[in-house]
Amino acid sequence: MTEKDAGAPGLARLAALIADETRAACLLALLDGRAWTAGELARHAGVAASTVSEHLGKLVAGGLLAEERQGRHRYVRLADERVAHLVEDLAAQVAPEAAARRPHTLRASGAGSAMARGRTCYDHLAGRLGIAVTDALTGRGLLRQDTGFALTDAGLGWFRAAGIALTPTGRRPLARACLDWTERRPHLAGVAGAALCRHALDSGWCVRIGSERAVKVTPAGEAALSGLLGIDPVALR
DNA sequence: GAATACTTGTTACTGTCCAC
DNA sequence: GTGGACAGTAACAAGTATTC
Repeated sequence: MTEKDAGAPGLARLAALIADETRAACLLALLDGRAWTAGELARHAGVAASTVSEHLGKLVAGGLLAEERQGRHRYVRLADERVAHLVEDLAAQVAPEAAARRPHTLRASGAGSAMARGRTCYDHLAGRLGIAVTDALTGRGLLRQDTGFALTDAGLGWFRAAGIALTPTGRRPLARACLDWTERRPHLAGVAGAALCRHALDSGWCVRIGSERAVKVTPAGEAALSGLLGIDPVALR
């Protein structure tokens, strides 16, 4: 085995962990950044709780998930942001094939369009909403995309002025690009992306649609995003 | 507060499917 | 034929809610 191939066993183990429909369904569900119980994931994936429990054990052992026991409940979440980006990027690679498969029901079709309109990707905004915010920040010189995503001084000032605290956590970058699987373009992630998403939800700019990752921009959100970033409200509908 | 029923999650076991 | 992976059922444990 060459030095270049030294990581092959680890890559094979990682690929094997993800290469299962039930485990993939769990990982995609956990992309919303929240902690789920095994029972919730079982219902979501359409399999028995025992089956999900076994799969979760493997994902936790493989380092993809972190678990926290609270009483009789066992909550699992994605281990960190890198896992979220790995899953989101893989989903982006198969999006054309997924898009080719027409939804079977009106409800599924509606849910899909809602996800494309706006959703959370782990802990930041994605979909057309995420792209619109990213484009607006870039257009106003608040975000640079030429050598990877980076907030400009004006961008840092904009976050301060908007009352959005950028609290560094560990080695997580302040701003980074995350490939959007519906728009096929990068949107803002990292500390800034997470802070903006948290602020949008806390301030009522966006509300979650049901228990899914899809979010909807409220009239207050349209006014705020239009006033702060000049985003056309029509583009968010 | 104690007893009971219900809910949720885990483990052991088993069957099926598939690749080798 | 054999072994591995996946999924289902049954039994059990533990926590919560309800009733008295």
